[in-house]
Amino acid sequence: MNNKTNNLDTVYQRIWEAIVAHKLLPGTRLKEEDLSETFGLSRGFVRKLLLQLSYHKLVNLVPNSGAFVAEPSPEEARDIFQARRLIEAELVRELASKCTVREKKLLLEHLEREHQAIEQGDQSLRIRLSGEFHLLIGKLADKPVLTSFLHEIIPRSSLIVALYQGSGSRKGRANHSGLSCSEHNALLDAIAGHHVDQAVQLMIDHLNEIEAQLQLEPAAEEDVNLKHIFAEF
Amino acid sequence: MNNKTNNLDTVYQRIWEAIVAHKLLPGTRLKEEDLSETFGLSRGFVRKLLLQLSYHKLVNLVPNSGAFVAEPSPEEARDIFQARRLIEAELVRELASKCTVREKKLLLEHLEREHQAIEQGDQSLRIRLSGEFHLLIGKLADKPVLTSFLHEIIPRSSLIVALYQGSGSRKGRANHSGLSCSEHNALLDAIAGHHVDQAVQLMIDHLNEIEAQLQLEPAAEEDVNLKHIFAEF
DNA sequence: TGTTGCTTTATTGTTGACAATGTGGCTCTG
DNA sequence: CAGAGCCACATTGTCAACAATAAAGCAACA
Repeated sequence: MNNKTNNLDTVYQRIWEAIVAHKLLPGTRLKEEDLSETFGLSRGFVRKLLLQLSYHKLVNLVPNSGAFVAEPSPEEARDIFQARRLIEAELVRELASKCTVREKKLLLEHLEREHQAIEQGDQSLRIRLSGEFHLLIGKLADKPVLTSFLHEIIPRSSLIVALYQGSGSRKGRANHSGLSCSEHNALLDAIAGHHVDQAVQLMIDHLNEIEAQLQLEPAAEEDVNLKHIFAEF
Repeated sequence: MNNKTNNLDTVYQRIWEAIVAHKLLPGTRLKEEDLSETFGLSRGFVRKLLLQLSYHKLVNLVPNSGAFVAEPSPEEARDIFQARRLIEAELVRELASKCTVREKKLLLEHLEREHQAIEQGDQSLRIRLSGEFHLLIGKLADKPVLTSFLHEIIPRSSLIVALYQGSGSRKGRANHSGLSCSEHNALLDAIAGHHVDQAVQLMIDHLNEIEAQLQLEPAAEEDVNLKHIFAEF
């Protein structure tokens, strides 16, 4: 029970990272008391926390039953990426048409951190930073409503990427990290250069690229647990 | 303390209607105990309620101070309408390209109810139904993410419309009601007729029309209370 | 052996009492 | 009389015990 509400955000982020890093597999039950003991928070706080996580669709809150790590379906994944394309294209359009030197610098600094994360091989950090790059664009575009929407789906997006990037690491991972980052670079150039249409297109391509990397099979609708068991190997 | 969670939604809606109908003016403080007594709910439930309202930006939750009915600024209003245009254009595009007879019927039935509300002069109901028409389009378009975004901003939109439609009823209100409804009609025709581009354009025009009706002055940044006092007369 | 119903147990949901905090009024002083 | 500091009250925030519910285990029966 340290510094209250601040701590709440910290714990939120720790749980989020655990989910994205697949330390907490989808479907895992999150018991209130366990979390309470683990993080030294009262059950009341844990409750708030779970509520927030469920708002962001990272956990599934089943009444009288418990909280479970969400398992977004391929359909949800596609839906989310469609929404992202729509929203982020608009945000990039805004930002590209009015990007200042100061804003460019902020984006550059962020990219630098992304680059470091990749070099250090910190996959979890990389995913988070990659998401935050998009959020930064929203913030700088100064469109509070659209940006708040982004805040709602980007964590979900990260979960999806973690889920469907496939445990089969056949040529995927490392390449993808670099690819994503270099796409961010190109995006930054277009934005800073006020090449509006090009920036928009790059953003759309970038999101398409991420989605295309995912292994979104038609989703065998059968026993979901089986799928997870097989996914272990 | 009747039927628990169901009641929560009911109360939520009652408060929402009170806000939109200007029975609760922006800035009004909502005391937990008052609400608790008024609706026969425990303070815990009231707390949840206020949390939900604050998520939808209908009330402002100030820590250790209280909950206040939100007063969206003209900037927020514009931002929200921009977001609506972006999202609803997309939803209409989706729906118009795949609208079935059954879906057309649902929309028609809704319009009928809107029409009745206007005839009965029930302004509060009319605003709610008008919002719900847009939500229905989202639902039928079968785009969960974008539709959930709509759910978040349409109540806010309604508050804004109520706030800025101006107390001066000079030729506005009644006309506007009918106008909005007839625009909904035209929209429905285009959607049901699968005239995709036309439907999209009608939606954008419609939203522009609503925004244009608002009296969004540059917002005298001075003492906000004064503005409200003057608005009383 | 498999299934149904019951009992126990583990977990979530709710409430009321208590603690923390902010606000307004009062007094005292310059 | 104006202003600062203090005190009391009103209100929100937190917690811990209790109630309600669902899951798990068990036993009896087919």
